[in-house]
Amino acid sequence: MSVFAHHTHDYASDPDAALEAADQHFLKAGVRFTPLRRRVFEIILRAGKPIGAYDILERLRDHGKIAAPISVYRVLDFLIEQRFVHRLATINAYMACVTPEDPHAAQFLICQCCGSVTEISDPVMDKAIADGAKTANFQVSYPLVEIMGICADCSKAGKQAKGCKKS
Amino acid sequence: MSVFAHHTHDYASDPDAALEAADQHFLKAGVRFTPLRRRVFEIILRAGKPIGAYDILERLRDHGKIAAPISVYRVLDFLIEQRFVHRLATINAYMACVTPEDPHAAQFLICQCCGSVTEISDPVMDKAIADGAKTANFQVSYPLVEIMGICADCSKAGKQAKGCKKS
DNA sequence: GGTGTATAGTAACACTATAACAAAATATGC
DNA sequence: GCATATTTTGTTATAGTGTTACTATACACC
Ligand SMILES: [Zn+2]
Ligand SMILES: [Zn+2]
Ligand SMILES: [Zn+2]
Ligand SMILES: [Zn+2]
Repeated sequence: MSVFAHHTHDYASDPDAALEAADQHFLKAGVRFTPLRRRVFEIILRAGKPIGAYDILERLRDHGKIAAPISVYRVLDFLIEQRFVHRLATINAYMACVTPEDPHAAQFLICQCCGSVTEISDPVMDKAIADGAKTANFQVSYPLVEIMGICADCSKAGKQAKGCKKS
Repeated sequence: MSVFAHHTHDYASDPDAALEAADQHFLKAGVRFTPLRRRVFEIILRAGKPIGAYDILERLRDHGKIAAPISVYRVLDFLIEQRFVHRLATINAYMACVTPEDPHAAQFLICQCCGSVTEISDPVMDKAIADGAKTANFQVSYPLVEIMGICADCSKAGKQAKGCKKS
């Protein structure tokens, strides 16, 4: 058995369900899930992979909305704070959390070949970080783990030998 | 006893020694440690904390050198490849490695209060990441661990309550 | 309805990083 | 030494990422 948490509801793979779940969540929580916030979250969900802030901006504009970068960043801040979106510092991109309702530290496996990113939640890593920080008397607020490499698919296909075009 | 590797030669705290060690290393390795590369490395060492690419640029110019951003980034690429410098993706900054001669995966404790960064090398974290990746059939090329939080000094001083000005 | 707060719009700007090509410095083979 | 290939650096322009400051609007609360 894997050490990874497995999720029965992988919202990221079903944008409509994820959106509805978000609607319910914010309604219950008494937090305003405004049209702009909902639209940005939908764009991130439908992207299917990490998406950059300016790509989000572009897609907002495709839908007739006139928007500036700041609008996107403000919404991103909101969604990250609400734990519905993760930021990937390594590639300056944003992706939907697979289990937003469940507070968690996450780790990301970022494929340098196909650009896919897998979110995992490994308690062993969590504990290693917590212990390491404690030894240094360091008070953790956010542990960022982004593991660059080649995903199983690309490794199997031998794509990385052919030049690894990001798609 | 700590799980962390302890370094008898903490080069980062003695820029002159670190520079001389680098001279020796590159001479032995037959790699060109040009004046520009040496100067940039010295700037990073003397900064004492992580420094941005454009701050490096500015300090180069202070010393009469006319330089463009690309020059700095090229040297940074070189120094990172040679493992003498680490890049901190979270804060877009660069810092000298404390043990460049010893190939290692590193983790960074980044204080959001004072901006200090501590490089640690925790084999438990290394193993956790290696195991986690293996479970996912993910071939790791570079594991990035940047832990944001409050350092021991700031925590003790209670600075984080007062607003955490980065110095 | 009036008032305060949260959200979004508008415009300008700051910061981070790279591309393309030319020049100079260095290494290599003769 | 000298010609040649390679590496490093310079020059100029541009792409990509993120923020500041201020205004306007929408919403919550009384
Ligand atoms: Zn998540
Ligand atoms: Zn892949
Ligand atoms: Zn190091
Ligand atoms: Zn601190």
